[in-house]
Amino acid sequence: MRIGELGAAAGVEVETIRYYEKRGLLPEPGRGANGYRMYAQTHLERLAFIRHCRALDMSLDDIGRLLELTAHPEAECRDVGRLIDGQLIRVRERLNSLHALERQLQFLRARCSSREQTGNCGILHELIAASQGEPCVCHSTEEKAKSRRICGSTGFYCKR
Amino acid sequence: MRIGELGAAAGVEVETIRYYEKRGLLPEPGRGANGYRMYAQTHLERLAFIRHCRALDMSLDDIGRLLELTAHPEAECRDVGRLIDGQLIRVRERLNSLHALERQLQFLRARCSSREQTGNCGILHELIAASQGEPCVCHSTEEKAKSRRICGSTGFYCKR
DNA sequence: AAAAACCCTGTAGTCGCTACAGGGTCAAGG
DNA sequence: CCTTGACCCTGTAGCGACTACAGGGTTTTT
Repeated sequence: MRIGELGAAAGVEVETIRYYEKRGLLPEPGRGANGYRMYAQTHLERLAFIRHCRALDMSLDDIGRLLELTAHPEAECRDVGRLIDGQLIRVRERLNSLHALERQLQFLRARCSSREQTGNCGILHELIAASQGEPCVCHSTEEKAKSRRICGSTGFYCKR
Repeated sequence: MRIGELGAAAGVEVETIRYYEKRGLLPEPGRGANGYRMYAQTHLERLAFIRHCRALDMSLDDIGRLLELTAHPEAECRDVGRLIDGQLIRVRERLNSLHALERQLQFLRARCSSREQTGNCGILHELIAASQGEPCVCHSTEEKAKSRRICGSTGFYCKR
């Protein structure tokens, strides 16, 4: 089948399929006389595998590692387990930080009465006071110290 | 103070500071005769404000909107509240999806006994079976349908 | 004086996609 | 047969929030 059919079968964009091939996750398919990619059922299964792992929020690098392990039956199951464990740890860490963040935002949200102008806005007061070194309601001292090491919005794939 | 001092005072990389300036979040500072940026206390406060909002996982665009509101005391407090509300919604949505993901990974993790080789690995069996169209333990039918619309790892800043 | 640290602008890269640009191929309809 | 629209190709660029150079100038430390 052609790339559009593969994409439709797996619910994946054509560009994403080409991206995975470029990344080495999907093997290069054969080509027709017109240069079009011709995919087999095995490609669909590989793509489904990848998408399944992506649904588990695994990085493409980790998925590549899993695929390597699949290709080597003598490798230990524990290596697979390690990848899943790593992912679980990351998920839990992110859950913790998001729970804290939710609490912080709720505190902050409670400061706004909706009827005032920003000159009297409790939220902005809090944010501005915090930027001037005063304690703020949305961060405890410990959490405030931690927030100095912002990791950005990417969560799982923090570079450091 | 120079950019390195500002960065040290706020716990921010020099490149990030320049990035914020390029993004228009930080006002351009004056320059010395040598072309070096010379920052005032107000810059430090603005930077702290930005970092505080980043700690609340707000996007730079939203932070820019907040700064605009700060600059216009006649604007309504409810506009600020709206930004925080939007952020709260995003945090909660992300929490929900991560909880589901944690459950899925736990199910999957339970399949690995650690002593086997990947040829008999329960995790891989699950992932491979799922890629071949069989039901899997880590996704209920409903969740599996949803996972076809993978949003990627960026969570908050999903384009669609 | 030399070396190290700091600064500058501009560019490129990370992650996982997504969206073109420019051009070729195929199938359906007039 | 011709036209049109859908599909395909490769290559490049962009998103968000940074981070890391490259190449060169300035300041501080040894």
